[in-house]
Order: sequence, then structure tokens, then C-alpha cells
Amino acid sequence: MQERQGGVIESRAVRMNKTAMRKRANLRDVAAEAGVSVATVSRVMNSPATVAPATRERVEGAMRRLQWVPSAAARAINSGRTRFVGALVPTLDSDIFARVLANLEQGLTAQRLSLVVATTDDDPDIELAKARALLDIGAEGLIVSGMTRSPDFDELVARARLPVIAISCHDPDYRMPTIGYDNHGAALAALSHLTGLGHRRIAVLHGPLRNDRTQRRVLALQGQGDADLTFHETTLSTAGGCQAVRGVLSGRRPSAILCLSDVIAAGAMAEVQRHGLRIPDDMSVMGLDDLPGSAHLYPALSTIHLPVSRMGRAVADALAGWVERDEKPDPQLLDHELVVRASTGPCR
Amino acid sequence: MQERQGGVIESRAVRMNKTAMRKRANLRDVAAEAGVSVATVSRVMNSPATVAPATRERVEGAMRRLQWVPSAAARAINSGRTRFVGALVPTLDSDIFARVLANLEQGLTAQRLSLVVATTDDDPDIELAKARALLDIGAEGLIVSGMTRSPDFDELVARARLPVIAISCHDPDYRMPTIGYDNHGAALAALSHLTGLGHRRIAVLHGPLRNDRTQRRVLALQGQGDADLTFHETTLSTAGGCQAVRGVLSGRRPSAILCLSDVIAAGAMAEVQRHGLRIPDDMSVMGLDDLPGSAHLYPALSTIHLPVSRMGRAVADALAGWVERDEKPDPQLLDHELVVRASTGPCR
DNA sequence: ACGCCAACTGTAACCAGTTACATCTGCAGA
DNA sequence: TCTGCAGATGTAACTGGTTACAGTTGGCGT
Repeated sequence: MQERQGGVIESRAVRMNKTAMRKRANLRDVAAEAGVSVATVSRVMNSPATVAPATRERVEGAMRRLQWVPSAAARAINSGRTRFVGALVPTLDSDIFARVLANLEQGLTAQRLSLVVATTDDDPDIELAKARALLDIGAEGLIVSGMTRSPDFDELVARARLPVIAISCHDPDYRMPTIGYDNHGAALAALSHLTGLGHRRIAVLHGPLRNDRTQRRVLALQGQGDADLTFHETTLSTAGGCQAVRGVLSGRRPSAILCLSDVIAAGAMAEVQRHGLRIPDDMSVMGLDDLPGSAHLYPALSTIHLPVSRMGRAVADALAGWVERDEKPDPQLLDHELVVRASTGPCR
Repeated sequence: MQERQGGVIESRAVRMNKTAMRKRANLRDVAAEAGVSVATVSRVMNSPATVAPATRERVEGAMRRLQWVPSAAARAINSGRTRFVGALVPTLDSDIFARVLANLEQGLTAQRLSLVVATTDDDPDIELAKARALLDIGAEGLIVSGMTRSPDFDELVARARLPVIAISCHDPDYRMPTIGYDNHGAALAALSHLTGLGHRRIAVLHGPLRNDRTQRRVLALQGQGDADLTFHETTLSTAGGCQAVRGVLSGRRPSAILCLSDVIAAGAMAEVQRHGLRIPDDMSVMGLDDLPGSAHLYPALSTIHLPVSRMGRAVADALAGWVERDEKPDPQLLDHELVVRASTGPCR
């Protein structure tokens, strides 16, 4: 390295000098500066009461002079604990995951754990790679989304004997504990609200099928013969909702639009209104998620409430218990709930 | 500690047994298992080419048998690097910060750095505490939001000689580099769009003033004498927008509503329409942020675009450069931009 | 004046890796 | 046959903390 920097002596000297300046002081330096032993310095940090006040002050002075900050790595090497867990989510750019993580972070903080986030873009290979990276930096546990895994993922987890929890889904037989809601059932609940209102011809708008949560929702509906459903895949965004609605309205018009995500519903509602149609008089729109904003759209969106915040908390507690006390959590199913607001009404 | 657990011999034995079972194999164990030295095992990890293939296989076999995963802490202690930085944001439960973090995370990942997130709830004391925690676990750099700091924060940063960047704001004279947009200017741009359309009586809806970005926006407007502005503080949410609008419409009705955040605008628009008013014919609504969804509301929201994604990227690059190559970044101002859509029109 | 104990401090081993340097082997070239 | 050297491996000293154990000191009781 030095060779590669090579060349002028002066530049090397500057470099080294800079390096020397930057070098963080360590325990030994502080001990020397204060004229005490390393043990005493360590004690000032960890059990100040056992150190004579005068000595303590001398040590604290030395710490300040040398701008000493203890090394976490060194601490970790002794305790074997890093006190952080990793969360692998498809994207941060989504209300849902932001809310999960917000609650997760709060819950973990309460247990004195930190949260490292990594995004996978719903790609199992990226998930695997990032999981490796998280383990390399010492994650004590992982949170993954859904149930689509790379084949190597399990081996990795088994090797590290790592606490891992899958969220946003539910399956008691899955090889790791799941904490989440029933995507299948939630989709059915949404549909039955619409059919209960008399709707038969219904357009179903959903995000990319690579996402297994979306897939479950779609699959649940495909089995339903008593309604005339047409499926429209689009992107998981308001823009996607708008675009899909343009396609829907250009064909044989349904009486209701069922969006398998609220973000899509928000875009869909806007676009429906832009076409001069009234909601719910001319067209019912149903969501699924219940984002905080959905109650305050115009009109307020009927949807299925998913207990996302509760899930974040539950996951935090479960993972903390597993990491801290080796208590492997049981799978946990959180109920969804039909929320009827203003965007759905009787057919015609 | 053992004393505290105390009591029955059997229970102690169980404990120890469990501990022994859980104890992760280390380099020495692997070396013994493979019948080689620690150096050879280490070389298998770091420079496999220098190890004889037969030996390498033997070592790899031992690693697999013992399910060995290298300790990040031990690695970190040698390299002095933890390869992660911390981000302190007011909340994760916001489109804005989710988007910033999404881009930040991507940018950092490209530089092989991880991101630890912590939320501060806009409280300088929490920020300080969480910053301490992040440093304790070895963060190599920090990202903070805005310019409101606890007095002790600076000392902490100086002590650790820590790269810290403040985002979502701009001030070249601030004691740490800022990367963000001009909140003052953005608020003025929003206002002048409305006054340019002839609006004079304008209700200004904004989030809590404890947030210094909000404060800057409000302060910028308070200096403007040529318009009749009434200020309404509410929560930073669509619900807040709804609620504030109810207050606005119960009094002397303005011709336009200027929301200093798009989330508030979304709620405001919904509530305005719920009162039977048309946008923009009866009431103009202006936002500030330009969330991805704002273009797909009904009507599409006129707003000021803040380069949030670009900011995330820029911060990632800047912080990575500082951490990796000791290049302290220059303050960076990212331009905002007026986006005129369908929610604003001429007065009356 | 002596012993004892508490309060304080120091020494050195330890955690789990990396790596400079030393050693050992075997084969090619003189 | 001896030298030289490359390739493979081992030894031990680091990294920066914690902590068990071993001193040292001084005050108090007898």
C-alpha cells in the first residue's frame, strides 16, 4: 500500500503524520497518560465507584485530553455480543415497511438493540448476499420478509445458529417462525366485502407477482368462481394504480376495482375521478393494507386493515427474546380487519 | 453472577452445558480440528491461493463440521473498521425519510458500507443518546437531520473525530457539512406561485415547529407582507391536514391553502373536497415536498419538488468518501423546483 | 506495636482474529 | 552433492478492551 502511494518522501511523511494524528487513542494510551494501569482505566468506565475519586479524575482528564472513545469491537470480542440485528426488506420506499421498521426500531431500542436495515428488491439472491454481509458484521439475528428464500439461505442460518423471523406472512409450518397476517384471508375478506355489496364484475389491481405476499393474495382470489374477476398487474405505486385504471376503463367496465395494496388504490381512485366517474356511485374502489393516509383520501378508502405497527412491535419482542434469552418464538398470526369507509357502495 | 444464579447444582450444570453447546467454534478450534495452525485457517479465509489445495479442503471441512462463522468483532478489532454508519432521523414513518434512507442505503451498499438507523422523534436529547449508542457499537460516521443539536452532541463528535453530515437543510457555515435543499427558498417559491396566481388570503398549514426544517419554512413566509397569511400548526400527517382544514373552513375562507408538506396537502385536499368545494376552482391547494404519490392524487398536487432521492445518493457518496478516504465533503445545495399540476389555479 | 481488613491499584491472561517472520520441505540447477 | 529458492505451514506478537487474581497501602482495634 505504501509502495502504491509511493513517490515523494514528503507526501509519505504527511500521510504518516496524518495517520498518526488520526489514530484513535486506546486504553493503554489513556493509562499511560494518566499514570495508572489499564485495569484502572477500564474500571473508571465500568465500575467508577471502585476507583478513588482523585484517580478517577486523573483518568477522566486523560480520556478527554486523548479524546478517547472505547472500541466497540474490543468490547464485543469480550462479551460476544454486538447488540444489533438486521432487517432485510424488499424496499424502504414503501409506507408499509417504513411503518414496520419504525415500530421495530422502537421495540428493539427499548431492549437496547440496534437495527441495521438492508433492502433486497424482492430478489432472493440479493437477500442472501445481504444476509451474509449482515452476519459478517455481527448481526445477532435477522428479520426477513415473506417466505421466498434462496436455497443457500437456510444453510447460512443453520451454520450461524442464527435467530431469524419471517414477517408479513403466516405459516406455522414454515422452517422459521413467522409473524404476520394472513394474506390469503385478507384478500378474500376484501373480495367478499365487494361481492356482499352486489359487485360481480371486478377488476383486481395488484403489484408484481415475484412478491410472494402479493402472489398469495392473487392466488386466493383466483380460486373464487362466483365473481367475474380480471387481473391487472402493475407496479406497487400510485402511478401504477393510475396506469392500470386507464387499462381497466378502456375495456368492458367493471363495477368495482379491488386493489391488493392501498398505494395502488390511491392512484386508482384519483384516475377514476379524473375520468369523471364518481366514487362509489359509478365505481367502488377497495384497498388492502390500510395505510395511515387511506382514511384521509377523498373519498376515504374502504380497505382491509393489516396490523403493521403491531407486527413491528411483536417482531421486536420476539426477536429480542430469542437473541437475549434463547427463547425461540412461536409463529404468530395477527388478525386483519375490514374497514368500511366511503369508497365502496352497492353495485349500481 | 454465578452466585446470583446460585442454588441447585443441577441447574448450574444445565446452564453450563447449554452454554457449551451454544458456544461458537473459533479459529483455534477449527485449526485443531483440521490439524493445522491458526495462520493456515486464516489464510484459507483471506488468501486461499497460498494454501495447498489438500490442506485447504481439510480446513474447509473442519469449518463446515464446526459450523464456524468468523467473528466480525475480532476482524474489526484488527482492521479498525466496522464498515457501517448510522443515520439519525426524526421518524421512519414518513415518505420523505423512507425515500432518503432507501437511496442512502443503496448508495452505501455500493460502497460496501451498512446502514444502522435510529429514530429521534425530533428530540435533541434522544438524538444525543442514540448517537452515543451508535458510536458505542462502532459507527464510523453519522447522518443527522436538520440543524438542531443537543449541546453535548458536538463534544461527542469532536471526541470521536467522527464524520457527520447534516441533511435536509443547507447552511455552508454550519459546523458540519450540510447536504440538502433550501427550506427557506422552497417555502417562498411555493408562496410566490400562489401570489402569482392572484391569491392574497392564504392559509398556511404546517407541522410541529420543533422541527427546524418546518420552522425555516414558516419563518420564510412570516416575513412576507404582501399576502394575508394565517398559520395553522398541525401534525405532520394526512389526518393533520384534514383537521387543520376543518379549522380553516370554519373561519373567514381563504382562496388558497399552502401546505408546507405534501402529506398535509393530501389530507387537506380530501377534506376540502369533502366540504363540497372544487379544487382548484373554489380553492387552490399547494404542497411542498413532491412525494411520489402527489402526482397521482385527485387532483394532481401542485408542489415544490425537493430532490430527496438525489440527496440520499449524494449523502451516501459524501459520507463514504469521508469515512473511506478521509475526504471531508463540502456543503452541498440541491435545487428545488416548482411543479405546477392541477391543484392550483387563478384566484376566484 | 501488631494484626487485620477494606479500599485501591497493578499484572497478566484472555477474547478471536490477522500477519510479520521463522521454519521446514522438496526440487531444480551448478 | 550441495546450494538456493519457492511454496507451504507454523509461531507468536499484535489489535483493544475485560477481569481474575495478586499486590500495596493505610486506618483501626487491641
